[in-house]
Amino acid sequence: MTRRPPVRLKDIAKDLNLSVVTVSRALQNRRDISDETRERVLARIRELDYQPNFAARTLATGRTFSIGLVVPSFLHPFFAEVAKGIVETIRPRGYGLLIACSNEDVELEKRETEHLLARQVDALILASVQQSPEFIQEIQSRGSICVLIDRTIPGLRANHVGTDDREIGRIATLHLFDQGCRRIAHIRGPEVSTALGRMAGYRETLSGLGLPGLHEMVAPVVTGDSGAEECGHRAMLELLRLRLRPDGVFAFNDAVAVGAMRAILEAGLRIPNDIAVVGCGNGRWDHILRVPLSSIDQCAAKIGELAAKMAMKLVVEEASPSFRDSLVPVKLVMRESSARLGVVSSCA
Amino acid sequence: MTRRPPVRLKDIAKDLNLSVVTVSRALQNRRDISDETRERVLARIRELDYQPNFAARTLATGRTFSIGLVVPSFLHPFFAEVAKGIVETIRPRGYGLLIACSNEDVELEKRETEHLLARQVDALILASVQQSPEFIQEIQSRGSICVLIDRTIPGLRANHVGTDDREIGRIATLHLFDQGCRRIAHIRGPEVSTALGRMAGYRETLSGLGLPGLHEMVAPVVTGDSGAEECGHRAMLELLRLRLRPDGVFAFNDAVAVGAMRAILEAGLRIPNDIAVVGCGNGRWDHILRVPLSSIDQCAAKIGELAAKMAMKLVVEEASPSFRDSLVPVKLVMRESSARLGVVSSCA
DNA sequence: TTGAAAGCGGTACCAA
DNA sequence: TTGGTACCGCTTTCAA
Repeated sequence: MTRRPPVRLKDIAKDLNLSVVTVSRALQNRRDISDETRERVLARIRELDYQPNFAARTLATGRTFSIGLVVPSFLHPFFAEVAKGIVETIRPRGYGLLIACSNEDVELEKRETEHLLARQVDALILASVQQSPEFIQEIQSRGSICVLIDRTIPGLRANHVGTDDREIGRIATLHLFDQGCRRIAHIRGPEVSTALGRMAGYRETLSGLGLPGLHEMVAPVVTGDSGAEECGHRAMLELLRLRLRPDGVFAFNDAVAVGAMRAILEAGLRIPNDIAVVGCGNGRWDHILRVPLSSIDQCAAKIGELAAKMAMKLVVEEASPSFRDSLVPVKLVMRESSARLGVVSSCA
Repeated sequence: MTRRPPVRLKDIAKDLNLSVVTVSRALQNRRDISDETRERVLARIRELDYQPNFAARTLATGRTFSIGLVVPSFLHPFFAEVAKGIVETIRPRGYGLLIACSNEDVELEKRETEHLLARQVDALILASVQQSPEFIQEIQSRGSICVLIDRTIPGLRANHVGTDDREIGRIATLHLFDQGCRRIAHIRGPEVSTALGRMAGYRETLSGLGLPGLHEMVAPVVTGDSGAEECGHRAMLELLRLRLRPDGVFAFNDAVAVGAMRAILEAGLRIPNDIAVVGCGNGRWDHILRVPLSSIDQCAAKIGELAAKMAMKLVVEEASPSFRDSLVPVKLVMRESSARLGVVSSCA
């Protein structure tokens, strides 16, 4: 337990009869130093396994080489995958990731974000649940770098990386149509950009196909980690009560789809023959569900990767003239829950 | 975008005609300062929404008020839940969480751990995949505080928080027995403490019941995020080839159990009537699988909570005389996959 | 009860 | 190409 004190620049300098400044230069690979000196320094640094002191560096430069991430939930696989994408992108470049959870709570999100900012993260990646733009605008106006992922916020101009939600709605709806469904329902999510986008894509496609605009079921806003499935179940029960029940359902996300499938099976109906189901998210368990669930893959890791790259670029670029937005393409993963024609094209 | 510089102690001091020292004292709630002064300072601090500079504080005190977590995978729900437990425990006390991922790779784990240490985290929480004790010992000998979770490492004395794996094996096996199974098989996991413990509990219980020691299937060491299910599938196929096939299977974890169930169903057998199945982990999807899976809940969030508390206590206590070990109790969540008697006692 | 001064371990500016 | 020096913002020690 001899807590031997860590090596400092000063030690190396003394060691090599150089000044601290010179050693620092060698470390930063700057060119205003002779090759010979640089080599000597680097060699010694490797020998001693020197680790720079992040706190000191931060104090001097204002940079922490860390990025902060705030998500509504850790348990949701989407955000876990996003985190993975971020970490794998930033770690090779020496950045670290500080994480925080808002539990879908607007005020908690603010507090957690402020905390990360107090820790001087170089950039923030937020899967924000704010309803109004003020908070993020406040952060932006302070000059903090911030990239929104997943949802956008009405009335807010901001850097953003997300999925093309309209496209999700389109793909899902069109797929159900292709599988022979003609009464396609949608179980929508809460009043947030992603859910609204998916619904827009659904409506757009329906009217494009000249299909009847089916009564849309509104699943109450989902908070926390559970509840979504229950909402899906309730919504589906309502759909089943329609005079002419749907023969296809596009659900806001997988959890909702799972609840809907349960309702369908409980009603003694068959999936996909009586009612086909498509979800969104392509969770890791979708393929071993009671009925393997067709789903739109949001490529969450890719979102994390792009958000991280955008964040790091913004850090380096100092002032950015305008906001950036980047949409990650999605893909349908077809499984049994929508295979009415007996053909499963893809089986991830 | 006027990046107005953050408020510093100095500003508050000047403001109030005090010295920086006094302001600092007020902030730390020390008693060598008059109540009046303290109040004045605190009031101003609230007004200006002062945020202490973590880097400066770290440089001065050596503490970062952050904890580092290294896990083999973010996508595994177990670790996501552990992370949640940690964050919820440390955040109210002002700590932050830095996360890193080893991808089940021994060398990567070392690098990531060193990186967190270079960032001077006050403590490490490691779900380590090290096979030998050297690396962790090295860290300990440097005086770094570290708490292992989940697996232990043979030959290593260390602080640890985990589940009672023997108990898991016992509960699962006994449960299958209670459900009328008499030829109970086990699909074991890789050569790590958790898997070995579960197998030990299984064997112990079998012999206690005077049941035949059934051939144990060895699922190859699982690496990465996928593969476990495939292993479970293969192992089950072998079990099905036995002259007398099992009527109950306890699988190392849920993913393995899912693969096993697939093999059983593909063979045209019924679950649980022909073969009952119990997994471990109680994943969030277990209840909506093709056959809802009985599983031993490891209470991952609790593990995170206890590990975090242990870590923070060790930080405060400075030198700790001995290592601590804490086992979180587990519980069986019974579902259809093992309900041979038609009674489902619990239905989470 | 208060404050001056000396760090903590780097980086940046300017002079040599 | 090098090094001296002055910070960065906070805490700690010691003296007033």
